[in-house]
Amino acid sequence: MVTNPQRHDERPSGPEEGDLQVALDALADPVRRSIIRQLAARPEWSISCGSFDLPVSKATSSHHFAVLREAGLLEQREDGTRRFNRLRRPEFDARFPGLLDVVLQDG
Amino acid sequence: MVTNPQRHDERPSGPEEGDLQVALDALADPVRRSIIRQLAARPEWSISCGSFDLPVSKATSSHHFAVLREAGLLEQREDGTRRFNRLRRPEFDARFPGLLDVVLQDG
DNA sequence: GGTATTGTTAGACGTAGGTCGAACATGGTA
DNA sequence: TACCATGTTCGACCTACGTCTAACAATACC
Repeated sequence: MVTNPQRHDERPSGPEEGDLQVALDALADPVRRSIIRQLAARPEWSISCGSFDLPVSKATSSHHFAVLREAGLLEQREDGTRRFNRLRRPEFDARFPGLLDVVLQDG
Repeated sequence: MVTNPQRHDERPSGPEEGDLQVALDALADPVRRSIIRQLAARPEWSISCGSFDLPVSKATSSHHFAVLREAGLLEQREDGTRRFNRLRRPEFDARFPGLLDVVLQDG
């Protein structure tokens, strides 16, 4: 793994600002790929973080959501105590054509 | 990173036997991506391991070549004390379409 | 106010893996 | 034979990061 020299904003930064290292690191984890696949299988903004089927604690989940956010793969919207999610598919595809497809087709 | 449940042969196994986890782990390292890019920029079987421009020791290089081999990205052929290399591009593209292109276009 | 739900943060822990030097193996060459 | 070039393997070290529990924050609901 690699120390990433790029800054990681809290705000969802566009994938156009993310680099390949960050993207690959994000996609190299099976839990995060599971999140992405569950996200792609449902309408946008339809799933809150807690309603994903994941084999880890909610603290670990929160960590993975943050990594996906910072890689430009995920956008979150707050609604009360919940955060609803959207896969930033077109933005990510524009930056790394074909990369997300590989992950989604493999699932 | 993830403990890979798949067996890793010494002989170059076809990418069709490799899984996505192994492929992404292999591509997530910058030294290995550098190897892949240098390989793609020259004719097949034209570069021996020692003639790559890499910022690591030869022991570390040997490790990275093994990882690429086991991920189905690299094929090696012995000639005397040297090992000449070939990027298994068509095989890997057939297994994971678009994945290698992302890495090569980014460089 | 009090409680429940949802998610983040802090701190600690364990492990996978990237790194190195040194030793070793093998084949070419003087 | 001796020597050199090329790669691998071994053992050790170190760091990044995935993981957890516990505590905290914020909102919803009674």
